[in-house]
Amino acid sequence: MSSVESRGPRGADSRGTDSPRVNKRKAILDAAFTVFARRGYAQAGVQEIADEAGVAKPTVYNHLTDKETLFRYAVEASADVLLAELLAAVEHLRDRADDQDPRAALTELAVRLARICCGERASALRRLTYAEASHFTDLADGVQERTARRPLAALADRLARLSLSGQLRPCDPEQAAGHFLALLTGPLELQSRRGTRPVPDAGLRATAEAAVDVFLRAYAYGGEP
Amino acid sequence: MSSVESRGPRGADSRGTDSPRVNKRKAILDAAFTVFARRGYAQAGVQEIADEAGVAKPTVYNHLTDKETLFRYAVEASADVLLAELLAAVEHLRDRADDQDPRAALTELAVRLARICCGERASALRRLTYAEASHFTDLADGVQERTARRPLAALADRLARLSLSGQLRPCDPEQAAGHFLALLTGPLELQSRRGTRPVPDAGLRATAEAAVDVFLRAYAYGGEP
Amino acid sequence: MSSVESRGPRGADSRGTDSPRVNKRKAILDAAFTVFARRGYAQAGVQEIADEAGVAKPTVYNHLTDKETLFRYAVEASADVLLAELLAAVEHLRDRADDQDPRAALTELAVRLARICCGERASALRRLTYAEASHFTDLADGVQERTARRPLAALADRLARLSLSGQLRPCDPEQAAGHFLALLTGPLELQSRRGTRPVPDAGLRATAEAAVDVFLRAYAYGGEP
Amino acid sequence: MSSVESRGPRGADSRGTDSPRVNKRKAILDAAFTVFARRGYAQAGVQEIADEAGVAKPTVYNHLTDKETLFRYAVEASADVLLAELLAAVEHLRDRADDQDPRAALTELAVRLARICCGERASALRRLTYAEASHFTDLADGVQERTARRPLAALADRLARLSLSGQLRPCDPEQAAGHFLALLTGPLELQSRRGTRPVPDAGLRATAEAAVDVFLRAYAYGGEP
DNA sequence: TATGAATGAGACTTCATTCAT
DNA sequence: GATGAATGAAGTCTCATTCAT
Repeated sequence: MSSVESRGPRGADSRGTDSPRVNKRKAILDAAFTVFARRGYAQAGVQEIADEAGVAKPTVYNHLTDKETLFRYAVEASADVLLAELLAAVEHLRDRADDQDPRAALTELAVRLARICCGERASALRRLTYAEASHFTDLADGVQERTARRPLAALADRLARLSLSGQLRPCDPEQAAGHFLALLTGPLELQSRRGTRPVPDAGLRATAEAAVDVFLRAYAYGGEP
Repeated sequence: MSSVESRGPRGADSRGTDSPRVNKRKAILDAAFTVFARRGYAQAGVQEIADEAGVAKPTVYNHLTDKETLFRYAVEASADVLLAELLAAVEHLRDRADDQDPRAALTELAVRLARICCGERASALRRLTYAEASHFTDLADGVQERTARRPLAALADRLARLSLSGQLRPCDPEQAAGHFLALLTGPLELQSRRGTRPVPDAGLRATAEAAVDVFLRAYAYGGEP
Repeated sequence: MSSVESRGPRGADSRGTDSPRVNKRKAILDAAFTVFARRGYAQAGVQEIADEAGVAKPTVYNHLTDKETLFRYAVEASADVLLAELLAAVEHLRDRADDQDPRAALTELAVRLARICCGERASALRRLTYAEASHFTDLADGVQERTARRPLAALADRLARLSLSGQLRPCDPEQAAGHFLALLTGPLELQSRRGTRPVPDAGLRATAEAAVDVFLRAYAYGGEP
Repeated sequence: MSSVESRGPRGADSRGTDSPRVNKRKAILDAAFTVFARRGYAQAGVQEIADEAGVAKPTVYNHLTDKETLFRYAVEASADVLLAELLAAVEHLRDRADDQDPRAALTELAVRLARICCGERASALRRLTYAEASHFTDLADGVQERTARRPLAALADRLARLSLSGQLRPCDPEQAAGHFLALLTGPLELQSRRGTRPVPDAGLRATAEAAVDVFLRAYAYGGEP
């Protein structure tokens, strides 16, 4: 879970961008996300976070003023990572823009997305932001922006190209993207019981294929077989 | 806000069995759901619940042992109500089983469902169960059962009939129902910002129509226009 | 130090004015004053106060919202007691209004006042209000009102009578009272090292007599011997 | 507010040769006094003192071991300054030793003293030492020595001269000095509300004149008009 | 039965103080 | 010598829960 390579205090780091200060901050944010994910916002104790990060409690407060601040930054950092993963997955579509039949490419995309959405991070993020949606409205909005709206927009771009190139029928690309993602993630939430259970790779693939199948029936030209 | 049909104090209900004891219990559960929905599980105080219910704190403990128990019963009661509403909406389909074209009926269903899903109760329930999914696994499962799986199964029944009667192509009705619901609720979550913002009736209807349109393109016979 | 007769919980009290609730509150306020006097405002811990009062920490918070509130009420209660003592001492002068020579009466008064001013309560109150004069301005003002201004006014009344009856020369009675008290308490502060050391009864009496002597030399008619 | 000539620990530097080391120490002590005066001992933070002095926190610890040590030195330095001011005021009397009537000289002295006693430094010092009288007994004693006993002794010297030269009646000069100061400062404490409010110059002068008047009535030969 | 009052445990936060640079 | 960063200890306050009426 904890992802940051916290080299010792004065760490001579490989790529040179991290100061030890920044490293410790990242370690704390990572630990915080882990603990918040485990317990929820209110039940998580700052002590537990400090322990998880391997620092003393006041150190946490030195780097991040508040429990609230801690939460915000931890969640946002995680959302950023997720956003990057999602965008990367969508970008793969670009490389396969000239396949004659988009089914294979879309299926690959769907599987990638499914894996991300069922992952630890995405599940935790979903739980946390649903939970605190009313108290941290802006935060929840920001996360939805990064984990849903922007990936959706990126996908819409790709679909618009497919539409232009005649591989999909003319349509509102935003809406199409929304439907694509809904067809994929909706059933996944059911299978994973809201991220509570792991989804076996087979089920994941089956869901992805079914989603793509319906999507293409609705959005491909003649209404495919 | 107050939801569970709290008939007046000594309420003359259909079958007439309510003792004042039972009434007070309902009042407490209602208050509990309201407060939990407002604050989340951990942030909700038993005192606040007692105040909302108009009783003293120990009275709450007299009726429901624990804060945890209180939560479970409150959530389950609310899930039961939601289940009833959802099933009722699905049942309406039955009455229109012999329309030649299912579009109108499905659209009506979609709109009904959308209204329910965007309502206070459904949003609150979603927030609460996502939040506590890891701590109250069984509870979360039970809620998903009632707010998703069973309505889905009921819808699958209807779709199966439509398929048999030739209004839909042959398909796995469970899967079709899953897709139908996903196409509807996925975009709604985006619009309502996870239930944080109200969705205007127009947007709600547009979303429903788009969902039905895609659904029919994919599941109707020839691939409709 | 602790003065409240905390009869058991349901205590059937002699004079009937105290509810058990009120009793516990008094016990807490007494304990608070004791501890604040011992440690000062900031160094005093609520835990220590609770222990001194023989209750649990939250009970303290149940009765008195804050540490600050606790402080205010404790100090004010103590100031009230002190005010009563001081006024009582001044009232004694009334009974001796027709002595021909006021020296004896004034000396008795001076001794009484000196005893009070050197007592535990007065010293503690002086320390506490000096210390927090800048943070609790209003409180400090209220205390000065009760421990200085009002006793001074009462004394001024008495002196005005003496002046009218020809035992003192015509003068501004407020100013005379101020001088009387200053002549008494100024030297006492020096002797008691700001209330840090006990003042033996002899020194106390000597100081009182010297104060009265100077006072009469300045305020009696012919300038006494 | 600014500085105290506390030459460094061992510093017997004859005149003005402050090393930078000594300068920084002075800056810190000054800042400390300012902050302690503002907040009180316990509420004052070492960080705030460091900020006020324009140095980093560890630097404070480098120069002055402890918060306690810091307090002691800061307070003592300030008391030294005050002592010097008070003694200087008293010394002025010497120059007017041969006035026939001491009233003018004493009044001038009283006004000078009143100004000092109502000043920032004196008020702060009074608050701080009253507050911590029980915890820093020795410190409080030292301060009283410098701000009360020694000025009083110096004044007693002067009064003894006046007595010898027949301008005052025979008396115990220490006691007379005590009464003089009490008549002056007692009423001032009332007017300034324990140093909380500024005293206008007129009130200050009136108080001084009243004090001298009473003093002379009591201590001058025939009992003046 | 319903309640006012009491409590034990634990949460967040701050501060004086010390390393390592 | 001066500083940024880290820490152990402690403090205020809140909360779920239980007596005694």
